[in-house]
Amino acid sequence: MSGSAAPKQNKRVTITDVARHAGVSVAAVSKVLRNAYGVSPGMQQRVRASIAELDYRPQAAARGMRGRTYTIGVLLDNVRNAFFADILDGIQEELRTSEYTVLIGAAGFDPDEQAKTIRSMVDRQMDGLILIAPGTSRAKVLATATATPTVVIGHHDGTDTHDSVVDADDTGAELVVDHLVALGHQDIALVSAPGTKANQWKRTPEVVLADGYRAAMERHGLAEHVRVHHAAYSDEGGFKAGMTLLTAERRPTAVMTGADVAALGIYRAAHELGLSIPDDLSLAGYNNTALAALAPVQLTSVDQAGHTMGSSAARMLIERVEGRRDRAMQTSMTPRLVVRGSTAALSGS
Amino acid sequence: MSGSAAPKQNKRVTITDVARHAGVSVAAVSKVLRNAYGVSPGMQQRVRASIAELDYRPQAAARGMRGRTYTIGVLLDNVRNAFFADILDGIQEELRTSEYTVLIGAAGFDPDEQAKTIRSMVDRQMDGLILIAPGTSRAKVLATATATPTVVIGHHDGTDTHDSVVDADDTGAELVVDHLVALGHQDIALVSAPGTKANQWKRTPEVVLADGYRAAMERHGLAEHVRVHHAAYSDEGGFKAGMTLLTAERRPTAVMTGADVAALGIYRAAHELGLSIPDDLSLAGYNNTALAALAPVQLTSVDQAGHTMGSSAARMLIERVEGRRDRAMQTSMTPRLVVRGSTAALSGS
DNA sequence: AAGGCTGCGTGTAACGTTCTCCACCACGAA
DNA sequence: TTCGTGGTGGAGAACGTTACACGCAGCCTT
Repeated sequence: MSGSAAPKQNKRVTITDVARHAGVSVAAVSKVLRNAYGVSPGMQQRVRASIAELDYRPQAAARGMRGRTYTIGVLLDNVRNAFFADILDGIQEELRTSEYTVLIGAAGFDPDEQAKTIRSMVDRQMDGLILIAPGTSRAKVLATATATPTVVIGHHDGTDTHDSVVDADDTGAELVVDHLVALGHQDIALVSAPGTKANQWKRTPEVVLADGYRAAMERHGLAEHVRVHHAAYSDEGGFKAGMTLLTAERRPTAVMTGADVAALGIYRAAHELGLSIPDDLSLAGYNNTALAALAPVQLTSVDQAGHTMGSSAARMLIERVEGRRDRAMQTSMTPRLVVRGSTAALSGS
Repeated sequence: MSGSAAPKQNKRVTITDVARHAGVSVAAVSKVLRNAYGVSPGMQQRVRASIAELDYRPQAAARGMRGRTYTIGVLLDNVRNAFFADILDGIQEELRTSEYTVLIGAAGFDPDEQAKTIRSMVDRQMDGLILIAPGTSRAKVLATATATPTVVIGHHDGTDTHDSVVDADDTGAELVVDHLVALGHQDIALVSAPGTKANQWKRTPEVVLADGYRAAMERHGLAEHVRVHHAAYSDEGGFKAGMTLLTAERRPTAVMTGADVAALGIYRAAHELGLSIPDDLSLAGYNNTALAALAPVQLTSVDQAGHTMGSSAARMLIERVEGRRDRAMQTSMTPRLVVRGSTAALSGS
């Protein structure tokens, strides 16, 4: 009556239960679990059978005390950014068939909040971290990266402490400038994110983008037309930038931005000022998010291959976590221009 | 030379180090950490000082073995859904000042994948779970909810096993129908998500929405105009639905959808068919996401107060986690209509 | 003054894994 | 026979934290 093996208590099945059920030692089960060396095929089979029968799943907290937790943390500032969703998809897909679980921390834009989230992930013994354009100070990121394998996406600052995945944002800017120049534009303004404060990152995507823009403009002999306006990457930020630029004495004939969402704010500003796109103003976004492709929008944009960036980051991270690589590496993606209806040839005059 | 207290090893600071530094027992430190009963103010102060000085942070994995892990898991299918972002913001804000960390699992639409993610969260000993419109079978959700405090957002199916937060989707549908009828429309079609398969949820948001739509139509004596078209909540799904509906023999004068993104697909279909919005077709979305407010879009939609839903869910969950409530509860939000340019009075004829 | 509270601090056994040794066995070579 | 030797399985000590149980004051009641 009481000898039944039925685990009807609401306690979880543990490795001990599996060992007892299979008639082997706990150590043996552990070995099978981690497919470690020194396990005979027979043992394998017996243990796996018991695991399946008891529906056993290892408890990550306990594993974390001695070994891995099989958890990868992804830090991002804002779930609303559709480009990040592409990256996430890439990460997930790469890791889907593995035994790792991806958990996302959405920390917001506040550097302190982000730092707190990173700490939380480290405290939870995560095996590796993917930080998407972190706003946390570079020093803090380097500090955590020495203890936990880390991949930084976005920032171009090189280091031998963590891996990096970046987009060639300078090339992206050039693509847009070349496209606009080919359409006859000369007065081309850039709207990009405000220079980040004192967080020590020197080569953020915005900075690299602006550099590429300047270089391209100079190459076309348009150095005196260079105009960089800083604005938050949001509808409101774009709107304000648009109102300023489009009511300026010398109104640009084309505006490129570092993010699609900001371009839509500019779109709104243009609309409000009675300017039509693309007749009175050519407008280009960045990231080629779903926004850009929407029917009523049709925004020319630059595709960053977020999916590929994500899967690369995940692959690189796992290499480090599993110790298959011991040196830092950096991957760079080539952007691609996607022309839609928001850019057009400069009308005479 | 070796007596220095400097923890220069790359080992983490543990509770033992803190205890030694403060000259108290490990148990005392633990009590302070959990602000448990039986600690004098002097002890508090000493321990806190040591914690600060050593920059000690408890290791969640170890905590998880005996007590809480101070982690809340949020399951969602798709980060791209802007409505979910609102919910997330609400959750984060509610928990920001607490000691809990929110980790998100983006599992995709596959029920199996979602189930796997839920299991992962349970394996990681998370203290509580918030499931946003889970596609996993009801039985599985109920099973995990018996062991881990859980809040389900979206599904109206009542239960005493987990808490629920829902929007009064039927009311939302009524708001839209009333609005459209007031504008003179009679032939109003609904585009909503396909009935979920055999996952046992009876009162999903789509079902409740459709019921509300039917009830409102009947109330207005428009029963014979009821038309429910099923389509995936995506641009493509909306587009296909739009092509079907708008080329049908009896073309509706107004279409309402269960998601903004689907409405935009219909927008594209209308555009392609040479129909103008709102002159030839009134169009209403749902969720009042950022998409709806975009300048070129101006979509009439229904606001679900996602932020409030998120914060409510978080508050309810913490009550359960901390044992301050032992009975299930259900919270219902009242939706609000947001009229924009995509709906207009029916032109004569 | 004895007894009983109450408040505070500590010792220590768990918790479920991993991983380093160590023991055992069978087999082949000397 | 004796001695490696390579392949398998197991014992048991961690890992960092919680929480139970206990001990010891000091104080209030009678």
